[in-house]
Amino acid sequence: MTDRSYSISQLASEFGITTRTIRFYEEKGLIHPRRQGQKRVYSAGDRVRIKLILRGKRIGMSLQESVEVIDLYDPAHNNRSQLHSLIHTVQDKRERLLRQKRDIEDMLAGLDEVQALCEQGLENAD
Amino acid sequence: MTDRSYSISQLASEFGITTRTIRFYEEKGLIHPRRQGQKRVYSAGDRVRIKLILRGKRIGMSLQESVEVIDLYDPAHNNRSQLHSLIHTVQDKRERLLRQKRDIEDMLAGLDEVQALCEQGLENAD
DNA sequence: CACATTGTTTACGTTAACGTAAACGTAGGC
DNA sequence: GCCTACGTTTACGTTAACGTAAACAATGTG
Repeated sequence: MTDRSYSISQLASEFGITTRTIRFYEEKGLIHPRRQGQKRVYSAGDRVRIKLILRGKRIGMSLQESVEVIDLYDPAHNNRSQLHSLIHTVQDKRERLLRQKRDIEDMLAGLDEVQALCEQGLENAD
Repeated sequence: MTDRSYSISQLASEFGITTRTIRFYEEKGLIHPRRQGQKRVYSAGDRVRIKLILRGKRIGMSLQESVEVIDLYDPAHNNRSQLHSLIHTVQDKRERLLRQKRDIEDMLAGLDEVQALCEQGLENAD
């Protein structure tokens, strides 16, 4: 079920990006699809990585920063020697995300006001 | 109280950006400080604009998009002829912000898991 | 007065994240 | 056998958002 595989154009159309973008991500070392002949074949894991990269992008992360976050899940990084620095990294990310969340909530509150003024304006126009 | 004025370097250091950045924003028409002689003098309003631009940047907005949002508050845009399109714009912004908020919450949940694993790892090491 | 600080304009340089295009391979269908 | 769809590599182009540097003005301080 989770061992499905995808072509490059399948993923491109699913995520609304171009094949160029996907190859670019590979060129940057963000994903490592296997090959059948010379064609790229993407696993379910590759697909999730792309999905997470795009999620990172939506909230203003650079590609590098996105993979940094994604790789936090990678057990390879979880050797004891680096557990403390890992926790520190997680804390940093968390703080930044929380500020972003506050920023978004502030902006949403602002939009609420604008909308209220708009609707008030429409009532008066009636 | 709100009629204070600021020099370019004051604002730069307050916001942790360079004077070059502030001049660049002016060059792009994002702010319009007045002049005393040839020196730029920033009002409290200018200062808020910069603050809001930076808030937009933090959540991944382009400079243009930030001012677009900021200018929603501008009464000049609130003429009846455009009230409907204004409401539509507000709705678009809101939806995107809500998705960003979900993205952030998802990512925070992920970080929670990672942190839990870390702490578990540390306990076992003790 | 020298000089350090803070400001100015003008202009070329840089990085990230792709876009665009050329030139070609391969597999399936008529 | 040719076309079409889908894939490949290589490489130059583009845009946003500044950085960096040069060359100069204004202003206060020892």
